[in-house]
Amino acid sequence: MDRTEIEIVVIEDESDILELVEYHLQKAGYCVTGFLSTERVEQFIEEENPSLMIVDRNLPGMEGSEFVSKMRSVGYDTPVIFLTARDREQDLEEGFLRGGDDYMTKPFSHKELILRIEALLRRSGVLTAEKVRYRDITLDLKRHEVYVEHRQIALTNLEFKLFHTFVKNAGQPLDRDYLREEVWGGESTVFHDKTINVAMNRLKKKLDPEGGKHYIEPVWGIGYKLT
Amino acid sequence: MDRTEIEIVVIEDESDILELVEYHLQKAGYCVTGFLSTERVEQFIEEENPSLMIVDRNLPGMEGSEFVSKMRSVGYDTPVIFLTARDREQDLEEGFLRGGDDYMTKPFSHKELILRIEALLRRSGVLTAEKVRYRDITLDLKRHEVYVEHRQIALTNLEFKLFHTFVKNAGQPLDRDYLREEVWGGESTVFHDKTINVAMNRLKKKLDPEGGKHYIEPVWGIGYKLT
DNA sequence: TGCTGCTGTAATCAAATTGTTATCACTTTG
DNA sequence: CAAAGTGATAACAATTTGATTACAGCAGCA
Repeated sequence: MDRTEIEIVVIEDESDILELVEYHLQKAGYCVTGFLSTERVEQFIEEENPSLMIVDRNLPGMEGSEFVSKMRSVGYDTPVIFLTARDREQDLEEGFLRGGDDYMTKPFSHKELILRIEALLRRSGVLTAEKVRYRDITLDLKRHEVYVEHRQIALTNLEFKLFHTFVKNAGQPLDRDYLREEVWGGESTVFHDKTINVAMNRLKKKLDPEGGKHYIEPVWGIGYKLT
Repeated sequence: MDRTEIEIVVIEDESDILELVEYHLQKAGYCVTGFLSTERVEQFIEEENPSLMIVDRNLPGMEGSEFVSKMRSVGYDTPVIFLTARDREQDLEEGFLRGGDDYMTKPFSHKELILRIEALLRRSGVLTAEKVRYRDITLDLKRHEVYVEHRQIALTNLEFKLFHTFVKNAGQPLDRDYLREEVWGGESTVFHDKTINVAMNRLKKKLDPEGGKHYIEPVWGIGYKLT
């Protein structure tokens, strides 16, 4: 993954610390935007949709965690790492309860900050794993290969995309409109009612020729779901 | 949110620490399974699909991070929090690079552990499930599943929508016109007087086959209500 | 060009859901 | 208590939806 496309916001009122953090993140390859207060940040988030935010707890005007809480309440789910000089358990609890994902106490190691950033980006889906496993099925996204019980099986491109969407939304019923949009793409002119049924049928038979595994089940009147 | 359905695995070779962690997590409401080594864990993961794992770095047989790395390489994406007695930056780096999501150094505050667990569960989408409950019934709106006394029961699409409207308006008598509009939709040409009665009958029987619960009661001359 | 494999379409079959009808039971009311 | 109105229940039929199969068009390729 090219990190220069990943936008990180840093909010920190001590300008020397801000510069230092910016420097280290830029050196790690990220695209960084720093703020000295929470002013204008909301506007920036709306426009740029950053992948992660690093927020000092002790900010002029508005407490960092208060800002995050407000942000969460209007629907932004951007991952947040809090920075703080304080180390009281009380503060830590407040930070997490208000929607923080991680918490670091100053002075901190920049290496550790980078590591925690990467872990959080991975978890929030910005950096993607190259293999995904579901029950006894393994999807190798890089190589475009599928293994059932460690035996490779051949899926067509369409079937692979289809199954991948199911794995990404395991347990959730996916309706036909969603699948059409997600797998076939919005433009796809050709389309008949039962096309998806047929595609699903083919996929299910390839994954489980004997028919005892029931990886994918129909949800009557909706679509299908990965059990 | 009901945490009793959330399965957490703890791998820790010092049995007193393991017990302590198990105790605190159980007290917080989670369903916990402890292991003294990584043996058998892989099998457990495949079968139970836990929501999170807490892994000691220093385990007999196999290093904790090595185990996680192996797990990741075959496609398991379960969130992991590492525990360690060591505090060398080297170890921390290794833990994150091998796929850990968070890292805590012993001795640690149990409160902080719980907070970090919750943050990670939130971020990995476990706590965001949209659930509605009423008495001992749980509606999982995302998964389109219904549980009565923690046992899943099968409702049809119509029954699900029907029951959902009742839960949304718990205690309030809903008349037949409202239900027709809300559940069947305004256009529905086909309609007979007693259709709703029959649908309600079928719903009630599925929710409460024995007939002792009286979730839904008729309101004479009006419609029905959730008691 | 002819072969091969992928994918959409159509037709048929099977199954689940839902509406209708008839009958019975219960509540309300005079 | 009787009568009317309303809800419950069971059986049946219609409708909707999913599975399966066969076929045809098409792209890629030797």
